[in-house]
Amino acid sequence: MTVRDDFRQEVERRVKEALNSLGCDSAFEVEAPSSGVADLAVPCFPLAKELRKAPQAIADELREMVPCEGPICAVESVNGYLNFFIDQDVLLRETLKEITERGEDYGRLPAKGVKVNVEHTSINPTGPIHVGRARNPIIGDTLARCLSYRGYDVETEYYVNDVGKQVVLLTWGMRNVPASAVEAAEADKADHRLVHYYRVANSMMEDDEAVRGEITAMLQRFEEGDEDVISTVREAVEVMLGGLRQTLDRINVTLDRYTWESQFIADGSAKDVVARLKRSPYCGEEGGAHHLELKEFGIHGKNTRFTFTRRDGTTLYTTRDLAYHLEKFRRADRAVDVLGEDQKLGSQQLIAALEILGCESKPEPMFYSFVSLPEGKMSTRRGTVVHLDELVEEAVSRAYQEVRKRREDLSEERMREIAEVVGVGAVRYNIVRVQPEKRMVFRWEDAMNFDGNSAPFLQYSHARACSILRKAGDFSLTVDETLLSDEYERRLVAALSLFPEVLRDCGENKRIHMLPSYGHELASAFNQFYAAVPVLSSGERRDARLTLVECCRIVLRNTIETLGLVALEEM
RNA sequence: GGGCGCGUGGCCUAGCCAGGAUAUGGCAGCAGCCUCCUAAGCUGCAAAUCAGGGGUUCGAAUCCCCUCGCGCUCGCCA
Repeated sequence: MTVRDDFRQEVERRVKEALNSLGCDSAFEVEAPSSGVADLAVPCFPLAKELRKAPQAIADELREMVPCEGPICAVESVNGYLNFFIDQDVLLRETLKEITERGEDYGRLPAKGVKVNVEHTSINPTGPIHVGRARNPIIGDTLARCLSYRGYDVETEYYVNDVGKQVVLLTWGMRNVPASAVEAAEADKADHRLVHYYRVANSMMEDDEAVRGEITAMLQRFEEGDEDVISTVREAVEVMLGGLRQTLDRINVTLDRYTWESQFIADGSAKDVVARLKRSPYCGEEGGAHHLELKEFGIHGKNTRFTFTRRDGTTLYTTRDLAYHLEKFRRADRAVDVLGEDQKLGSQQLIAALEILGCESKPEPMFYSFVSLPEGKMSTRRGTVVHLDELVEEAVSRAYQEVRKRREDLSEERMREIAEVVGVGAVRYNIVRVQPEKRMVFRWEDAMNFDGNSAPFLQYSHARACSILRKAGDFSLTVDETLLSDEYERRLVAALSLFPEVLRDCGENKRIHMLPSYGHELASAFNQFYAAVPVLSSGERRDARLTLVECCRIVLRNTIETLGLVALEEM
């Protein structure tokens, strides 16, 4: 229980008591005014009718009845609002004590014993990751970090699509496309190299009937469970995936588990799902193909059918996805799926079908809109794609120029290290800072932003704090509110105390875009403090101020790391 | 056509779920600040019919309805 939670409870309790003694037991709101006129406020307008008094009169009356005790240090009545102020001394003492004692665990909750699986990325392994889909790993990884902080036992997972025409085509291409037909096949990264085979195979299939025949035959053998074909496809996908993993590693995203779609064909569980669904009263059949009629499950549109077998009885992607989710729920209490907005209907159908199967858990989908270019959608065919590798490379080289400009004193190696972390950070930050469901248009100048609301801003503030502490040498941790009376210091403490509740919002409500926002607010408060208040030359206040700087360093680092970025000690 | 989502200063964005007091920040622009702890910073100025209309309410960016614009979707693809 933080001081802020305590404060809110106290306000609720006191107002309730006061209203009861006036013979009123209606509910009331406690809000945090955005304008900063108070720490918490109770609007008295809704009470006017029942108490038959003007809101201002009610606020005046309540003000006299509510004592200033504990964390409440002042109560005011303004414009029909009852305004409450938190005791700054208590806030400062408790917050700094908590941070210095808990360090990197400040804001972290004890283990809840709840397993949460976060499935993200799961990009079709037919080519490199492009920025249109780059939100997926970044959102998923950030959410996983937030959930861990909240005490969940988190496992991240990539569901690898190694079934179907696309991957068969890739595999065929790798074996049959002559090297001479492939431009730049010597690209060193597997995904960039292999995508050429995939593209050439695609056009060969379109133009050549014989090729089309070969692919169809291969696909058929795959469906029949031909082990040779299945393992060949899987090998091809493994190679491609190696390239994707390099990209993910570079942006600090690692997945705990890779689950292969073919598994659900091999172990018979997809067939099992088919058998169970066929017994459902919602099941229908047309020409041998089976479907569920989902009109009653809130599915709208022309076609409310969810087909789960083909005419020939083979399973579909969605059937395998059902088997996959049933399996996931055997090993996790909750399953979060980070999905592109094109999966909305599919996800709704999946949830309905799981209900029909009697599954008691529901996956929690989290959708993001695709990133597009100013001239429209990214398209591999039109060649209008920006790859994530390209974006990161560009950001890192921009960052390198910036470090070089400012820090001639650093070694070449150190400059490279800093540039890497700053460039990658800028890319991740610019993607998480906006609400996932909001559409993003990719512009190099925005993606390369190193000023203001950006990762380097947070990293820079952290480096500044580290620099002060480095120069200070030894000091004794001093939490003393009488030595930190400046308004900049108070604002900074207020920002520090917000961290736990911001994480709560990010984790429990999956509103991860609030974390960059908070980071910026905190770093900004620190930079203002830095500009206005001397630390190293502040006489008797020195230890207290160094303690405050130390607390900032800790919370900035916690924020930066929860965002999946690296907190630099110099830059 | 149906469903879902989005529309906030020139540009990007928070607030919308749980309606409240002068709408949050950033970029770009303009004017300042390095004899002091990193100027990737700080200070100030300027800039918004919260897409449009109607409704509910003491009160609407926020809730409801309609309209417009944009995105996604409506496969025996994955």
